[in-house]
Amino acid sequence: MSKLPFDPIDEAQRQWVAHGWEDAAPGMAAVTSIVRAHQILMARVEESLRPHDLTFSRYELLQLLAFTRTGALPLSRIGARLQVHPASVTNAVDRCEQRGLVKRVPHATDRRTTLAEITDPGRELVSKATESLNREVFTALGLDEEAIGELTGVLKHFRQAHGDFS
Amino acid sequence: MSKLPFDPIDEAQRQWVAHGWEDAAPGMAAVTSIVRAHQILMARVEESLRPHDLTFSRYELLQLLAFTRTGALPLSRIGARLQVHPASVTNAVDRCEQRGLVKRVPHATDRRTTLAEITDPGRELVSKATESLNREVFTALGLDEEAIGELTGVLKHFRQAHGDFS
DNA sequence: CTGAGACACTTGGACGTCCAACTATTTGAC
DNA sequence: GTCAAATAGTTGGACGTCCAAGTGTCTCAG
Repeated sequence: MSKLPFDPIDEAQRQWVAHGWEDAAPGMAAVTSIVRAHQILMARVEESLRPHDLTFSRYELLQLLAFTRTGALPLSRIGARLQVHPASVTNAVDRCEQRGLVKRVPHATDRRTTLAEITDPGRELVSKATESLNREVFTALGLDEEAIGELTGVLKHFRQAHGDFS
Repeated sequence: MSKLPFDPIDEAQRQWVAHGWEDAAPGMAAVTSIVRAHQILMARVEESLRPHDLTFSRYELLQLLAFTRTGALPLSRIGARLQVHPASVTNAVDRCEQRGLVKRVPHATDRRTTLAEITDPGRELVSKATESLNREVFTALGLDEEAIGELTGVLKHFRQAHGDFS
């Protein structure tokens, strides 16, 4: 994790202004900041999940199912909820199913639909994984409560502006 | 782009609290918000770059080189600057080189090192691509100037806390 | 001046993501 | 009722990312 002697985003912003793009510079800086923060976070998350032999996308799948009343959801609804492509859902369910964390179940009335249902081993694993994430990532962001709230709030506006939810 | 009738992050936060993880709930919400914002942004960025037949990582490579005095950098410094694995740099340079946007040049004194140098077609392309991004993404975030500044500021603290720069 | 360790880059493999194309099923307009 | 259109899921291919392993080069301590 090589540390740079300066903030690359400040530097980029200077370049943007120097090229006459001052109107776009703040947006560029914000976008770049999100991309970089995402890189840092995902590295930490994957590191925290590695002992459980889980990736973040599989964790998200299991956690989503664990929070459901019946522990099962149609693949299409999983995709809608996690905002990923149907092919990605197929992939994640495949891999979790191979490890017995999830099983495919046919829909009662619609034969097009397949449900993914979390198993007991799946519940157990996701519970431990959540404990790791809570301890090593979510409560160790290096930001105070106020900054975290500000961040979540601004991003909520952003997500809403881009049709994430209504 | 299916829109959900509720904010999935609010929902997740409720679940976290209901499970007795209230201390981790704000961090979870912030992390999830960044992940979602990143998803949304990358989709828009890739869409904006598609007409130029560029991906974001190749764009980043070209833009970095274009901002250099000599238009060339050792691959290792590119990796340090963009914070990506050496193998990813090799990959991006390969693909840009195939399209004549960049060329590999041996280092003058250190024979271990290879420089990537942007070509004139590379400069031309990255210039047009930047124009697209400025117009379609960076100046169209759906946030006011103040919110953008807040976002960038909080994320700067976050990045610094995680050793992104000093 | 020699050899161990650091450094720079590449390769092959695993994974997640998307898209385009395809099959199967259901819905709805006529 | 029928048939076109919409919906659900899968498959194969492209891309970017990382890791582990391997080659070549340089540095520096002894």
